[in-house]
Amino acid sequence: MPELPEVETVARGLQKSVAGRRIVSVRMGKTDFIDDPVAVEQHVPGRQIEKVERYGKFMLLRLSARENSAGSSENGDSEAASLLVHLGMTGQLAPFAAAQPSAKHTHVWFGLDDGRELRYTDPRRFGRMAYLTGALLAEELMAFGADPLLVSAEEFASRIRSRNAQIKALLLDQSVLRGVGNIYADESLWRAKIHPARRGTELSKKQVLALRRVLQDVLRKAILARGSSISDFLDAEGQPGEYQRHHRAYGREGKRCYRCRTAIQRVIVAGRSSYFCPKCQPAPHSRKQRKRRKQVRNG
DNA sequence: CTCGATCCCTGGACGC
DNA sequence: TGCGTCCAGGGATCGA
Repeated sequence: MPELPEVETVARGLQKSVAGRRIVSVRMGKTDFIDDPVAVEQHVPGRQIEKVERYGKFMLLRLSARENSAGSSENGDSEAASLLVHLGMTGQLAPFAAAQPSAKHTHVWFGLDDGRELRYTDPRRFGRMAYLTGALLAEELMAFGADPLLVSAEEFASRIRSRNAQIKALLLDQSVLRGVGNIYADESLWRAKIHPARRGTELSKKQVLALRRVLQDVLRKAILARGSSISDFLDAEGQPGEYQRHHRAYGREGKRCYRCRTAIQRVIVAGRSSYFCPKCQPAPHSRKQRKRRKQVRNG
């Protein structure tokens, strides 16, 4: 499940292995995950991959302007462009020797000027690929929230505490924070001792700042471990990550909490499996309970 | 604004 | 061994 650390790992790998190469050809199989496959076929060949970076859970392949292209001033080919790639659940983007047989479910082959092929493989096709330039690209990127590794304490607190939604939903919402998915949401909530169903508005400033701190710590450590591999994830060198060994909550239903030995529970919050420790991460009070407490307080 | 439901898709787990 | 069934999940979309 590629989230921020996994995508960062792939982007860094591709930056090393394919940045500077020119794409000379494009071949496609199934294209239902590509915004405009014809645009990719028509405008990508001839461009150099200048840089590979991460934006939330997207990879951004920054492409040079096209050289010596007839009519390039009219069709935008004299401008820089970007290929936006989302790995979805099972996407992989990695270079191979052209002679090597393609893995099953390979859907896009970018021929490179050194003879290799950059291949996109995705069994479930939950990923996304889009060719974008200028204003369209800017508009696309604008819709996303703050990068969790760069966001200031003030901005993080305001983005979370101004919303009444469940904290798990807020962490997963890419327009609030870009890059956090189910694994790192649960891992950071466990570390911050916050129940996934708590509301953004009910969290104290202190709790929210602690959440930001542990979220950043988890993400940084996961990047150092080259991400988490649960079932599918492989980086651009075909290697699995190691961070799954450090998970404290995610996937640990029925196993003991590392802090208090209580059995980790799984519940559905915001439509997603959510793993948490019922003792360390106390559930929010129901409406009924709040009312009862109020009555007791008022005698 | 917030939530749940539904759909997309395939492989893997499980039951018989 | 080979079915059928269910589930996983990021994100878009729609309706309540």
